[in-house]
Amino acid sequence: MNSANIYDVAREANVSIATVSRVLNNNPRVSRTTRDRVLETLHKMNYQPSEIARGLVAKKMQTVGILTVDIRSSNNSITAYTIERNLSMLGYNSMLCNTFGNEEDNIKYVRMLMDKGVSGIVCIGSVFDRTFNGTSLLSECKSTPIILTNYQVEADNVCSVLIDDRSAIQSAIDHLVERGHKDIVFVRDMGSFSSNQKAKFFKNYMEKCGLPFGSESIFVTDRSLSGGAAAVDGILASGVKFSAIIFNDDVTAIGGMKQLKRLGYSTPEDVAIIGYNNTTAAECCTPALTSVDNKFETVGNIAVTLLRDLLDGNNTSKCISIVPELVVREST
Amino acid sequence: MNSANIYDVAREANVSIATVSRVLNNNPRVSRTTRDRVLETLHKMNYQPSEIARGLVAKKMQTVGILTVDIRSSNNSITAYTIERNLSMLGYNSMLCNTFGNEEDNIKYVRMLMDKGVSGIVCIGSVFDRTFNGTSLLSECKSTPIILTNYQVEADNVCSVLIDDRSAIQSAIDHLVERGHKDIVFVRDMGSFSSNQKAKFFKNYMEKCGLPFGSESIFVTDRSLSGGAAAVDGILASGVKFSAIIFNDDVTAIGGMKQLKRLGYSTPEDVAIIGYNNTTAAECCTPALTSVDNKFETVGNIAVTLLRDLLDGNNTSKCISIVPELVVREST
DNA sequence: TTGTAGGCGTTATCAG
DNA sequence: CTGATAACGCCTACAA
Repeated sequence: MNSANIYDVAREANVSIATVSRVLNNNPRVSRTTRDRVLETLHKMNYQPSEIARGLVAKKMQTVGILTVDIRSSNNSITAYTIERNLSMLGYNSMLCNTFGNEEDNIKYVRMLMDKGVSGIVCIGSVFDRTFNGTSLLSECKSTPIILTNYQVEADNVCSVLIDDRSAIQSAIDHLVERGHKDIVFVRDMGSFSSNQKAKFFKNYMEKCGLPFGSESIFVTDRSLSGGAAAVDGILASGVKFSAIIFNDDVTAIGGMKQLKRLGYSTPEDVAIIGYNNTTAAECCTPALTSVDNKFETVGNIAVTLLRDLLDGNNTSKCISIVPELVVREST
Repeated sequence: MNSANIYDVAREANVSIATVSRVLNNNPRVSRTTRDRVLETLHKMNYQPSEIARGLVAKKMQTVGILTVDIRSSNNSITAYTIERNLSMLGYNSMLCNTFGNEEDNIKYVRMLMDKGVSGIVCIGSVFDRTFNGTSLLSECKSTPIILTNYQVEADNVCSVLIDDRSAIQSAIDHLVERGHKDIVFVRDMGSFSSNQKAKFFKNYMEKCGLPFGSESIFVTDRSLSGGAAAVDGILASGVKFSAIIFNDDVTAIGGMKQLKRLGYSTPEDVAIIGYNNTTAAECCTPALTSVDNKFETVGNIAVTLLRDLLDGNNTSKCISIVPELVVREST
């Protein structure tokens, strides 16, 4: 667009590039009249500084990498949206990276980001689940600020914003108990870090409350409508006694609910259902789904706050925890 | 991470930086032995070239801007995902920008992107709907490749990938006619370019088919569950005869369907419903929603193909059209 | 085949 | 207060 550089402006305004640079950077050591003249020239020529050249000097650019497994899942897109909007107001652009969840891509992306001189990196969701050994990422960027959501790592340049899954699971169980349930089953998906966590918390709290818990109280399935249906089939086949199911994901929950209906069970009368993430789908299904709201906007906002502190060199909490909220609808 | 620069490598390998640069850029004018030695040093020192410095020389970086109103809507996140994945394989990083749909932010973002030397810009969805006067964006980037989806502009550096809304509307109407309907109403939202288009195509095709069409055949409402419900209320209040409704959006359609059910109408027996965008919600609601699949993966893939052609200076089609597909489920 | 030197557009350190 | 000038890390004629 703009081919005018600082030399052109300097020539036009009859000053040196140093003076132009000072004006650009609000350096007070410029006389009033000179400043005004330069400012006018700047405006007249529609000058825009090259962020690339600035980056070369600063050894980094006003950009931040956003790493996420898949922006198509609404959890991630909500968080990414919030982060991007906040960062853009601070003058940063966000580089979106869909890592696809494999270590190879993680490394590739982190390398690309570092080469391009990002000022920081935010990881949304469990980007590094199983593969992150705590060094692969950090070795690439010893001193680049990193914000992790849903994960934790010990390092000076790393902060975390965690979602309190324990609290979420507890309020889900509490809510069901209030509704008179005690035979509760948890349906999780394979492999993800947070799914592991939730399963653990589920077991602990069920036992703590003196509710029945056995090896068949937790089922594993895919995150999908068909996964939910399969889970319900599995639960029924197992013969375990149950009157409520907590799913790790809304769509899976809806799949389960639909399958129950197909088999003649009604929700919430015969089986109560709780989903997770409070997505649009939870409001769209019938009956509308009670679901755990993970407050992703809050996660995004806090992530940017932490990142800014790290960038500014401020002292900052290494870890902030967010308490999810159970949104009660018709399925419980 | 890596502080080794091309000078360090040159020193270590006992060559000049020019030679190192040649090796890095696969310039054949380097002897076999020298190349090997440099390569080894490169590897040993774990050297990564600074993309910023490269950018300063090239006057642009290996980045592409992705402009979209809001990445949280699944249309956009699917398209953005596809584009990002494709571009990353070509060595480009994607800068995500949520424009929020207002001209001010559009300009701000385009300026930021240009300042940072993006190689191209992709606009997802109707980013420039009403506000884009055809110059505001282009004036900022006369020679930067731009890909528009769902919009068209005459300029050498601009290509479009359009979704054939006419065809989509026609297949929706055809499908309903096949099912025995003739009193069909269209529910649109305010303001968006594509919503305008669809309304126009709806009118045209209804008239062409000799189906009843009047001023009350098109209703305007918000894109939301409550918007859908309000639309249904409005339609009923208007007294217009109808047995089928086409909505411009899945969630709105579901809101309408739920409202109909509340009022004692059943779908598809009393009123058939068609949604738009074939989102997850369409599969989750009951009855599952017949919906127009806009093939956003295809849109993303083609966008990148066009962009690459533009970047490489190849001749390329100025405009490619995608034909959506009606996915029939239980609501019709 | 290899090296030298200038340039990309800024910022920042010195002198004046 | 202002102006040369040297970085920043890389690419690329032009020389050798």
